[in-house]
Amino acid sequence: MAGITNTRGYAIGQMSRETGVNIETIRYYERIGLMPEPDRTAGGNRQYNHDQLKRLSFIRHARGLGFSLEEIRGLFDMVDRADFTCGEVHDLTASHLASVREKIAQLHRLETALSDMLAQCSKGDIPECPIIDRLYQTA
Amino acid sequence: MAGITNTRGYAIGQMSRETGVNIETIRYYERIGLMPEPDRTAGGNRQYNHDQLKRLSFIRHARGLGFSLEEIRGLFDMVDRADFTCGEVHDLTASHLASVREKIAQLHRLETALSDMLAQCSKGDIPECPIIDRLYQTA
DNA sequence: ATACGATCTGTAGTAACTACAGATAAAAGA
DNA sequence: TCTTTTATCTGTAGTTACTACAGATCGTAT
Repeated sequence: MAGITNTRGYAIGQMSRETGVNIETIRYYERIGLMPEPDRTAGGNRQYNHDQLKRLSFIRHARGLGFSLEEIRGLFDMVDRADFTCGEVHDLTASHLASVREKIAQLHRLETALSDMLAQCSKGDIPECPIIDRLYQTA
Repeated sequence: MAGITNTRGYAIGQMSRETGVNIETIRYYERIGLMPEPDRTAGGNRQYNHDQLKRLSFIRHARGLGFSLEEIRGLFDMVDRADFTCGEVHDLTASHLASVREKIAQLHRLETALSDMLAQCSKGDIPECPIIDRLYQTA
């Protein structure tokens, strides 16, 4: 379970460079309890180990896939308790996928509405515009 | 330009019902200067006129199309100064449409990645999961 | 007159960060 | 060793677009 700990560990800047996660964001994750409190140097600087690097990568990938921090917390809870099943993870992922699809559908409707509006627009040099008129419609 | 002002005007609750905008949100729009300060009754309650109702509808529709409050502010600035051209409005709308399309493209990539992951998942009853493994990948 | 709902102000919370300021720590160069 | 530069530190406040109170007052129906 334990990774091989680097003799020196990683400073926060290294963590940032390795994962692409902003330094301020790493500290933020710690503040909200998504990342553990790392060791400190004598002077008080953070020193991370390899496990913590992996954990941060995990967060980064999951965020990249649009998982919310709460969803990620849920994933970690399962993994940390080590009593998760693949089925549980599947379900969480599937419901996330469903919400992504819903968002796509909504944006498609938006896209249609906007391009319809653009099509009606003369692009002219006059202070009269079907787009503005449409937005002002009370109905 | 001026709408026909109702003798009594609209209370904030009526504005909310007519436009579907939450009461707290209407006050918020006023606070940030997107809605003007309305008249008040002797007791201090807000009294809106028809122009203000139309303005709120405008905001509501534009929000529904995904325009940000700053974009809406820009639209109002143009209209309020009455020196906008249809071309300007067209451009703002077109750039908004472009960002909507970008968001759609990004979500499509997300969708693909998520459904690929799901396809690899056994859905099994075991604490071992390709989804988790994938997320932990450092590379 | 009284009850009740509507509205009032002001503040704080939400998600997920980002951006400082002002003070130390650590590493590199002379 | 001393100095300079770079990296981190803490803590707070800002971002977007709202939403959710608390505790007080207004308006209206009976």
